[in-house]
Amino acid sequence: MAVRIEDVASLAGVSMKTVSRVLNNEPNVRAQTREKVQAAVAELNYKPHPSARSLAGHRSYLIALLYDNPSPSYLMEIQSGVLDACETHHYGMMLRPLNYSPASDAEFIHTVESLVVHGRPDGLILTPPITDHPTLGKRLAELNVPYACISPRDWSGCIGANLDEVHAASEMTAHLIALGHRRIAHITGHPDHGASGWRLQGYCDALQRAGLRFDPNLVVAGEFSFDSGISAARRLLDLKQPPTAIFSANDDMAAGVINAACERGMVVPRDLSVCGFDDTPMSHQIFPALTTVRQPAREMGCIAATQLLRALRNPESCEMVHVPYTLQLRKSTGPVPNHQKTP
Amino acid sequence: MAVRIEDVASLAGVSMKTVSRVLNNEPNVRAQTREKVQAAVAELNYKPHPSARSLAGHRSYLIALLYDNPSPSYLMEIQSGVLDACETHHYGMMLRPLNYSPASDAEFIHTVESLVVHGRPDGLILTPPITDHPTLGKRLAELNVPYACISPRDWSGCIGANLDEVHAASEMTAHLIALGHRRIAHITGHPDHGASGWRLQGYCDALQRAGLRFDPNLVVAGEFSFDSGISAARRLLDLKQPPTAIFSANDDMAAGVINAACERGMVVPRDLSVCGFDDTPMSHQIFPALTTVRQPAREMGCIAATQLLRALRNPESCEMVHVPYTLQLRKSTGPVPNHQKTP
DNA sequence: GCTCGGCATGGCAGCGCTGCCATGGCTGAT
DNA sequence: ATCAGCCATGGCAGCGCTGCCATGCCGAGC
Repeated sequence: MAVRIEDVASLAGVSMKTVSRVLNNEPNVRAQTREKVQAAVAELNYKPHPSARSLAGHRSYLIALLYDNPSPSYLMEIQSGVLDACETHHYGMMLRPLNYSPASDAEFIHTVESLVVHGRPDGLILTPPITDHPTLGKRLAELNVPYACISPRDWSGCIGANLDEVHAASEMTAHLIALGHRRIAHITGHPDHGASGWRLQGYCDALQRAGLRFDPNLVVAGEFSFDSGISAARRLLDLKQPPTAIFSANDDMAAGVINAACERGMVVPRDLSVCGFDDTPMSHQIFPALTTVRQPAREMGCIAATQLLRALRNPESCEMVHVPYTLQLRKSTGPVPNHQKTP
Repeated sequence: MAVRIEDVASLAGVSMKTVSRVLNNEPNVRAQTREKVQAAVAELNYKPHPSARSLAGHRSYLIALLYDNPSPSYLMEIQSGVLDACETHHYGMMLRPLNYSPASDAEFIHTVESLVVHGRPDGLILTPPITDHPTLGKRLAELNVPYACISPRDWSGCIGANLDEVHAASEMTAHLIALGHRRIAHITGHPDHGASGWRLQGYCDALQRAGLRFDPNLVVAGEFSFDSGISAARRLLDLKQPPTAIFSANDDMAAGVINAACERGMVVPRDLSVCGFDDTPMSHQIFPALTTVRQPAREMGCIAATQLLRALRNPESCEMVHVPYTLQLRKSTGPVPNHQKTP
């Protein structure tokens, strides 16, 4: 049952050490020898014993995914992507749910430190909002623990994957403007998330580009949750001059907006256009199907993990990779109501 | 940085071996010695090196979670529960996404076998629909690989966690009957899932108990997806005598039903009552909020993992644990429409 | 008193692999 | 011709633990 490196070595007619070199892509092996070894590995269907490798090699061949569950579907996508990358690089993934709070700073840092000491991952993948912790990055650099970030607020000197959320949000807002909307509201996300700022920024950019006045009454604070979307929408719809379109910083809040509109007997998009951000599975299961921005989360997970894994060998060659977003135009946005049209 | 068992031993004034015994809860250590060792462990904040343990102990201290993503939110819950149990037992969890298909039997079994050989998990946790594979259980027993199941179709001789879905479905149907509905439809789930059969069974039971005739036209096959819910609903609403309530075997399909109803200008629950099963996060984000059955998935994951971990030490003491469900009565079900009432 | 069995503890090899160093052959500069 | 320096490969200790066996002690039974 258990094939060992010794068996491969004797089949290939070389030493264990040479097999080890081939397996770890180390240099200084003749091409011909390399092939012989690879053939033997394939023939015996050999896979190195992870624990033995780890014990002798002083690393765990494990990377840890740190998260504070913002949304199960998003996380599942990221996780699948990371898993894909781990698979191809013969690494394992460990999952670390954390309670993120930039407030109880010391405690949070301590939790991460003990995770690093005891779980011994070779590197970390940080997901939002953990990416935006004020001091974690610095501390990890001090501890010499490599890490990659997904959608960090500030990506200078940081590897991983991100997406031009400012442009995406601005394009989404432009879509509403193109439909004739002039009173466009925005519900912001949780202030701890970098995404909240970018999406607001994109909204402002698009207004400015179209020559529309920014109206502070039309920007309401949410916190990414469904309930916060409902209450924000109620406030907006109660305005003397309510908006004709609401761009919500994520899908959950957009669902809240649609809910609040339905409560009042409004029909979306006839009476109100609504759009979100993230393209969660829920977004096309609600009625009407939600116009939103899709980010390729799985791909981002895979890219971040790949960058991290590469950084473990050669820290120089790594970078922050920008991935493209896609506008998903569905049924929740439409032309501005007739009676509301301004010349 | 790295505390080793040797350090603990010398601090406690005993041999490495004795420390090892204490750490692994082995018998034949004096209570006093045990305490001394535990104190030393605590003082040094010692955690054994997983790879070294694994290499010397001939086991991996890892359990594998096998799944074929039915729904990200369900899976995320299960996963969190398993992680909880692993945490308390000092085990690790590895994730194994699989492509389930009872058709390509040999290939599936082979995939699982190579996973067992190469990943070396000490045990497996099977989630639906993998739990219902016709031959996997037998094969695992032959290979002597312990496993626990979550909601298996057939739980004889199997450990893990499940829920009385037949009763839950019957109670849900009874709720509709109590609201005055007489023409109640059911959309079934994917035939590969045990859940589909149970939920249909519960539906039938409730009808019978209420003395209502079972009408085969009111049972339509779905496959748990949103789209299959839409098309099933369309077929039902096209009937000469359409149902006044639709019980869908899961939430995604129920969302499809609501969508199809909205398309036709129907108002839920005024014109049609709809209910689902699973209590996904989406279920209270759609309008109207969905009446559904909540299963404590996280708890089930935790219980299944705990049973498995216990089975690793003592296979005798383990069982299939039944967990309670809860009806979530929300806004999508209501009294039967007036003009439809039958005396 | 002596033996015997069981309990508490210790000693040590070795799990399967990699890091480090040694070795020997070959190339190219002198 | 000589030798420094590099490349391809091998040898072996040892990573941190646990399994197995040895040891010594104590109390019960004869």
